[in-house]
Amino acid sequence: MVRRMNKKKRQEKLMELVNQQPFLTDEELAEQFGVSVQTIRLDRLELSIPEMRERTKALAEAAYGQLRAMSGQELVGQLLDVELGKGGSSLLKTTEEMGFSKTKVIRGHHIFAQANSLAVALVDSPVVFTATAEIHFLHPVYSGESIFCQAEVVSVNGNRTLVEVKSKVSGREVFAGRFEVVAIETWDAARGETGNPEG
Amino acid sequence: MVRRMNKKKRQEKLMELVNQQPFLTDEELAEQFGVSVQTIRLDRLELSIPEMRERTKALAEAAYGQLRAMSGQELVGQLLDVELGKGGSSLLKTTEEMGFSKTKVIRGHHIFAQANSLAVALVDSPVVFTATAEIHFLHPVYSGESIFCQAEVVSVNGNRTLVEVKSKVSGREVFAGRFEVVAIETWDAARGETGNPEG
DNA sequence: CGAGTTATTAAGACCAGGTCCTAAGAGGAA
DNA sequence: TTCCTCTTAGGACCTGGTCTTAATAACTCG
Repeated sequence: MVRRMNKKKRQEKLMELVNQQPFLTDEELAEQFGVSVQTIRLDRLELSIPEMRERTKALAEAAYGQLRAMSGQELVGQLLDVELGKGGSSLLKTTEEMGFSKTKVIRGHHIFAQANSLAVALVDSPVVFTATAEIHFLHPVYSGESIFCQAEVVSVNGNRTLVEVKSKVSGREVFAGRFEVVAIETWDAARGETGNPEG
Repeated sequence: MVRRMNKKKRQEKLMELVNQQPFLTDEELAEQFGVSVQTIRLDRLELSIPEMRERTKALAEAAYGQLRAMSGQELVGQLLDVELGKGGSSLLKTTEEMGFSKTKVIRGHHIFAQANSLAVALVDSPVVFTATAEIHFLHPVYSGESIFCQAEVVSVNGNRTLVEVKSKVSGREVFAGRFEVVAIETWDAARGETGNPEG
């Protein structure tokens, strides 16, 4: 940033940079563009870019809210027997609305959602999401039937947990899957590493 | 919080509350527990809970980094023809490593990943993720075959984009899916609504 | 060229939400 | 009662701003 940019160009670049690196302070931005902190602040005002801490908060809230909402709405089926980090099961009683009106076959989405919901529930963290999934729909399920879903934690690698899931209807396997669940690290986890002040 | 809690109990509750609501200030926490701000700060120090702004930043960075990493690693296949908000296609040349060693059948995970990758690529936002997916594996794919994947944006509802995806090998449909892609809102989007200072 | 306008810079008061330090008061146990 | 722990209060200082005033530099136009 040796040469001076005109205002319009600088503001375009500023918007790009802040989108890519939302955690930069005004001082850091000023250094990047070779202008004063005050100029950056005027630019931000004109472009309606919030301050660093507001940006951070907006991102955190959006991410936290979305992921929580996602986790919340992914709670499909009744959890029966959950042992964090090991395994568990859940039961989903299917209804007419879950199926195609003509064939009564349950939409795969619901079967997937139950399995995913259970997989996610096995990970002990407030904020988690499914990164990848390997899925096999083996037999159709008809509305009115109950899906019994079992999951087992296969491996844990850092903040990634691999969970194998099998869904059955009357003992017959209708779905099998493998979910990789990612936990977003929080300070709770960090506490575990720095030792427990009491106990 | 009318009655006073002993220190141990209060610290347990504090940890829980901060995990559930990471954006509360020390003052707000002090009000919740009926103690002084200073006491909350001492508690936080003992429990190694960072201050509100640090917590926010940690969440934002973790979420931002994880989601970006996830989006990055979900780029499977070569994007051929992407029109943001409308549709596009991609090509995945399968290899031996993607399949089961005995049958040469490609693992569903890779097919899913290509489709998901393309769906996500159609949404114009730096931070996106797939909230839900409805998936149908129709025919096996064998290693060495090339998967041609096409996607089309069906509808947009706020920050949620519904994308339909079809994958083919030599003209035969091998996979079909419906992905709901969620975009995490940023201030860039907010600028679009507040008007452009310079046209 | 000069006048007017825009852009940039600087300085200061004040804010929010802390960290760090010192010290006094309250409460409980031996 | 003494001793210890916990709680509270106050102050200095920090970071990263917002808001205001004002001076200077650069640019545009007649």
